[in-house]
Amino acid sequence: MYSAVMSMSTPERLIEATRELLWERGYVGTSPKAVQQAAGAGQGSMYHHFAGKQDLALAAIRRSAEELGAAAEAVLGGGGSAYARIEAYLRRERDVLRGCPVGRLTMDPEVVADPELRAPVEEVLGRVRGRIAEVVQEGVDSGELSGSLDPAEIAATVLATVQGGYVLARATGSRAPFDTAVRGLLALLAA
Amino acid sequence: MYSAVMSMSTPERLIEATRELLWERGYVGTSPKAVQQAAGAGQGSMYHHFAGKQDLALAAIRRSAEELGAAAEAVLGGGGSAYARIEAYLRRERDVLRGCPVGRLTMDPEVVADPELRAPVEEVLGRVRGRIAEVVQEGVDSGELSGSLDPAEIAATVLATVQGGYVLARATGSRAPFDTAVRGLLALLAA
DNA sequence: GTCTATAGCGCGATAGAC
DNA sequence: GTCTATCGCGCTATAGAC
Repeated sequence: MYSAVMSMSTPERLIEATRELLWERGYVGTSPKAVQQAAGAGQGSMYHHFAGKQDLALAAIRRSAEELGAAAEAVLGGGGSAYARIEAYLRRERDVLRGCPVGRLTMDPEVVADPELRAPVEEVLGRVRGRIAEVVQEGVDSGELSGSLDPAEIAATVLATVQGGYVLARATGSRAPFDTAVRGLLALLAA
Repeated sequence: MYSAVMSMSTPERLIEATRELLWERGYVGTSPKAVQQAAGAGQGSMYHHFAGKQDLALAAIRRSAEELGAAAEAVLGGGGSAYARIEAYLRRERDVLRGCPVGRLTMDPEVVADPELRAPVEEVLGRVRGRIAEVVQEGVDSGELSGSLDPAEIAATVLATVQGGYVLARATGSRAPFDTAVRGLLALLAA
């Protein structure tokens, strides 16, 4: 990881450093200076490649959203029954105590207030939600899941459980509540 | 509301202003100066009543946690069946697009890193979770809810759905996904 | 209890040398 | 493409007058 960072171009290192800091501290809590230090880049270098904090954050957010979408698609588009794919999505490896690198940004007033910054967040969460709904629909069609379920509703519940699981985990300093919430949801889906 | 603020003591106005700003902008994004302006108090006045930003935030967070616990207890300890009380909790009036004044703080690195600031957050979310579990247990005991459900798990799922619902709503700028997630969860519980 | 003054530092950004 | 210097401002806090 360190050697990988070393071999990156300056813009790449700036984007990766911004992603880390945005994840950890949010937009309001992330300063250009901190980004430069983490990336090992100078002031002038940063402002040469990016117009400013907002521009750099935009590149970082877009990449994190892309990565999240790909990770979700990898499990939701994988093999197995509908239930198995939803379970795989819920149980996929996550750095639970760090929170969701994308969902976290919704608590940032300056991200939500800026249409450009909010767009990738809204887009990817909407896309994942739609993708989960498709899988639920498949499960309903095949009789694997109850026909009384509304796929769009269940998809929102699944995504909300994950996003809320992060909150509960961070509140306690342990990932346990996340896993507990996931087990509860899976039990409800299996019934 | 305005006249209510006007008639408050200076410490009261400072705490209330801090609660609003913490809710809106988080701990990192809230400055003593902004608090003073919102409270109509001077610099010296604030530092006379409170030791600093952390001390003031502590008072504000404790009050918000207390208020959240009371609001939850009001519906969960009310009348009706177990399902009805959980539904009442899920559907209780919320300023969805503003997010949860308590849950929001878990995304703040300085709150999570400070045991004193995190304690009220952890305590109240744990208490509400326990209270929901009790209600689920009652539902299981009375046969109203499936006996295969683990009350602690379902409680975590219920709370996570609410906390995650805020995230989805803020991502889209609409409360609709929150309500959709809640409907999905209620459908699963009713099945 | 509240005020003003001041501190030392970091913010986000620009300018211009190299 | 990267550097250092500088800007104007806000941060969190302290000091001491009133």
